[in-house]
Amino acid sequence: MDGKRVCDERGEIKKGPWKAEEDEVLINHVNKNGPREWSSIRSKGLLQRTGKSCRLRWVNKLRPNLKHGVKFSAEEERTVIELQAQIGNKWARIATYLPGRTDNDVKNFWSSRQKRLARILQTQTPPPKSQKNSSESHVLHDVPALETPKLSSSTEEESLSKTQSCLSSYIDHSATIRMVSLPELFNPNSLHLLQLGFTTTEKKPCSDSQFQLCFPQIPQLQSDNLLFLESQELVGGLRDPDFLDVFEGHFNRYELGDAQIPTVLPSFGPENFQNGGGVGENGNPLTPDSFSDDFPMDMFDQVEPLPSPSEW
DNA sequence: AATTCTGACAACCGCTCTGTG
DNA sequence: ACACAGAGCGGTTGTCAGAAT
Repeated sequence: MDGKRVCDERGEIKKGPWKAEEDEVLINHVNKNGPREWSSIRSKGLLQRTGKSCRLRWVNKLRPNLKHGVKFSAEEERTVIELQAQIGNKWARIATYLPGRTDNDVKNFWSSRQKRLARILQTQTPPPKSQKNSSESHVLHDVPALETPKLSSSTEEESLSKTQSCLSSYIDHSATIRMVSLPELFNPNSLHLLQLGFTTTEKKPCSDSQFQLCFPQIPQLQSDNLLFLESQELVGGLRDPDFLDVFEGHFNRYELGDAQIPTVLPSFGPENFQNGGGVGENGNPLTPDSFSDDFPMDMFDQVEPLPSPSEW
């Protein structure tokens, strides 16, 4: 493909995929001038590309030490998930914590992930509300079984399995807590809620100084992070009596019996993985990294509480 | 084998931010 | 204080290869 061509008052602007020759010109420019003066590339007649396009090409593709064709590792995924929960869709910022990754990489990763999750959840279409009595408690074993969800990969299958152990874990810790349902967490139209706290973060993102407080260390899971949930409008959703709809398939599938979903999620820190939360194949307690693939893992990711407004 | 679906990636667009005169 | 240009960012769309049907 030769790329689309668009005219402006100064001549043609080339768009579309870059050719090797163009890359070479761009690299030469950067070698001479550094990664700046992008507009001069065109004004000097070196390339028929906008400065913007040149910069993007350099940043996303030609810059040294980029990880091309390397899938995100579990650790990178975890980092993205946690940072996204902390600071929202600040891809460029998040990318600075992932050597060799660009903001575009992170953004694409997140977007793919969201699409995948949405698709998984869409297979969990809840039964019409009329089929159940919304006033009664959502005791899981009473819920009619749904079709086994169609999974697009064995990885997702594994993830759901991991979710089951995950859920079992905190269910064990919450026997006396009032039952709520969780459909919003799995509603494809409310995917932001999967990110437990994103919305608030986005409404009031950390300032630079706060960011420095939060990072560069990736926050560790903390038991009191659940308070964060309480601060969200999400809580409204959690208290919605229809909350379990989409969960039902999973619970039935994994025979969670009388389990109830707590209003307040218990700690998911390492200690809980040891105490009934599951132990990895090697005998080590399961950590968030053990849940590296796909959505179930971050469903319960703990996020560092944002500073209270008074601390801002 | 053909078609459809999906994920990964590349690139563009519009907007905002920042520096400069 | 203001206008302007360049740089940067985030959202979105298009393309393509591989997997699934």
